[in-house]
Amino acid sequence: MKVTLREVAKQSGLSVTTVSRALNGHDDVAEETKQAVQSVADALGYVPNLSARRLKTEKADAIGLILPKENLRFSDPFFSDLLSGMVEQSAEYGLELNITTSLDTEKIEETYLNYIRSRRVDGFIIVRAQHDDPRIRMLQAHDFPFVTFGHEEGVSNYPFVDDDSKMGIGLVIDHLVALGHQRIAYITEPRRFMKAETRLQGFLQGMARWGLTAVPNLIIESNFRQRSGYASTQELLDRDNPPTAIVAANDLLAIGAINAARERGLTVGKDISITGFDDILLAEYTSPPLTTVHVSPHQMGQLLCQTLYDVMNNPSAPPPHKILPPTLIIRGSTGPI
Amino acid sequence: MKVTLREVAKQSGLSVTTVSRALNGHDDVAEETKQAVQSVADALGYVPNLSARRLKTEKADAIGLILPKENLRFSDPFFSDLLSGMVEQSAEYGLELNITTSLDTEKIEETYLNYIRSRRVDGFIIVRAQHDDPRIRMLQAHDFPFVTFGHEEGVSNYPFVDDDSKMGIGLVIDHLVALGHQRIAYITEPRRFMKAETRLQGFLQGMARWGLTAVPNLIIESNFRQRSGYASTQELLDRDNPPTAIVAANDLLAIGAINAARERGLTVGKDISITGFDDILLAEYTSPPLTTVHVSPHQMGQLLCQTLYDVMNNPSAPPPHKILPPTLIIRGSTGPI
DNA sequence: CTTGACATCCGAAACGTTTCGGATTACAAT
DNA sequence: ATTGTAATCCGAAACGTTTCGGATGTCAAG
Repeated sequence: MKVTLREVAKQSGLSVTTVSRALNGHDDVAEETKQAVQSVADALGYVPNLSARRLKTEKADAIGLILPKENLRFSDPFFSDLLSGMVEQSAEYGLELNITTSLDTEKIEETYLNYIRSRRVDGFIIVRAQHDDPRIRMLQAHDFPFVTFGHEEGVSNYPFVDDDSKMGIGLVIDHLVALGHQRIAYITEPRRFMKAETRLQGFLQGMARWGLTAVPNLIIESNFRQRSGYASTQELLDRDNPPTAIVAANDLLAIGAINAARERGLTVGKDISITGFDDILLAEYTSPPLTTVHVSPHQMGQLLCQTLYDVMNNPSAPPPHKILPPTLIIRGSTGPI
Repeated sequence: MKVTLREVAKQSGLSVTTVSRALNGHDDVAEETKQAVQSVADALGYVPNLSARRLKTEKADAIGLILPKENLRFSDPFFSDLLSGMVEQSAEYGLELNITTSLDTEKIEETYLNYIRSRRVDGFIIVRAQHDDPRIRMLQAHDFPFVTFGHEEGVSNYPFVDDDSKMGIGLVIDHLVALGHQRIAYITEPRRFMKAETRLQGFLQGMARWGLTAVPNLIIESNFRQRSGYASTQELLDRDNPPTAIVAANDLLAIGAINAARERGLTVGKDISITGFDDILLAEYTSPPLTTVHVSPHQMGQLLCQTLYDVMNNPSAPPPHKILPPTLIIRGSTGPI
């Protein structure tokens, strides 16, 4: 039932060596022999045993995605799209994508190390990269290929892919300022995450560009989820001098914000403006629909995979950096003051 | 740099055989030897080379998830959660989860066959199972372990996991009937998909239970996405005798339906009732919030993985079937007639 | 007729495991 | 003293591939 190289060799009256070289397209085998071998292989339904090949070539032709267990549980609408991009692109390259989670949250690096040592994969995609991320330090120390989603300003000694969040938030600020807003609040994701910090910096710089002061107590750090955006917004609206606009670092936070505002009897888009970031599917269907920044997670996923591929094939090249520009999507949640 | 079994053997003054058996916990090696070996292995950072092990044992300790390319592109909010369950559970079992897509839509079975022959995985999870699915036929013909998400009534010769959609839709009908609705329309997903057909049957049986007739031209087949629900609802509302309630086979369709109804000036939850299925994150945040059926995709994902694991470890047992009961979530999109 | 160059092929080793079938020792039972 | 048993250990083969270092044959050039 199982058909190996030896079987193909026997059937075609050639040696295993020649059959192997024929199927792999080496040039020291005659063209007609190649074809003969190929047709025997096809007829027998020969497919190389991956483990044997990997053992010999010391390449896994696979990339790993290790997800922290805590973000596993809740469904990140952005993530499924990001993943689809990775899946598509890795299939394109003939790379296996294997996804797992670290069972013990404490031992994430150990999981990575295990993957490296067992030679399961030959590269990693790192999501939710954090400031001074131990995973990055570890992989760099082992000279193991990887690419991160997200980056830190001024740090360029590893490969990354990111959306241009700073620009995105800048567009939001420009839009709000054009509508007459001045007291603008900002709800940030936990600042230890690279992407959160980048967006926050985008906010600060955007405000500065218009000569506006970013009031410290109108900047509030929260979680990733809508519940957290809800709570933060309540806090903001309780301030003595509440904001006329709230910029949220992602769409889920913005949705929580909208709910909090509506609960207070405010008409979003009129009494207060609220914006998001990511343009998840949901954004179009909230009420009012959310003004937000559109990025293409699918494309990001592809790009992550492509970049990792390049790194794996040319480890000594300077680390590539890819930053995609987003676009502003204006919907009903913002309006003139 | 690379540390193999031989290295551990040398360091501990034992044979490769013994070291292997010690680390794998066989009982023909002395307890103290085991510990000695283990500590040498730990000290050296030994991790078995997976390819070598796989080659020898003829097991991949991996499961495959091959996604049709066409559902890859759009972000299915349900899917990311389903996946998280699989990731978690497969990690728990020490199984590698590898995800790919068939590049050529025509050749899906070929992709499966390749995976089988290259011994990449030792089982598959099949999503979006269809009526008379060629993938199922193929895998059965090869006696290769798999489990499907979704099932067909009366077919029980393969393992599956499903939510009890029939019951779910039944709950919806009961709810609507209690509110006084009689002319109830149904928007189905493409009927070739098992899950779509099950839900449609749930609708028909639910109606019959109350002695109501399911009017044929109030049953309309659409796609999976909100745009399609939107169009279908327009059609339904154009009928001579339009429905007072619309049951959609999933939440995205329901969201499209809500939009179409609102566009006609109807107040959803008052002039017309609309329900969904799945209880995706979005459902809580539409306006009005969506009455829908809650299932737990994460749990489904886990269950799929568990079931496959059982099948792989006991291929000759009768195929297991797991059906999880859902619950009705009543929100604002439904109201008395 | 020799030589060299080229095209084409192949034997054997190696990658790192697991496992079959013993080998060795210690010791109790005969 | 012999045998049997149990507890430990180990040598060597095998899994299926790739590749190094040739081997063989052909043929044109000298």
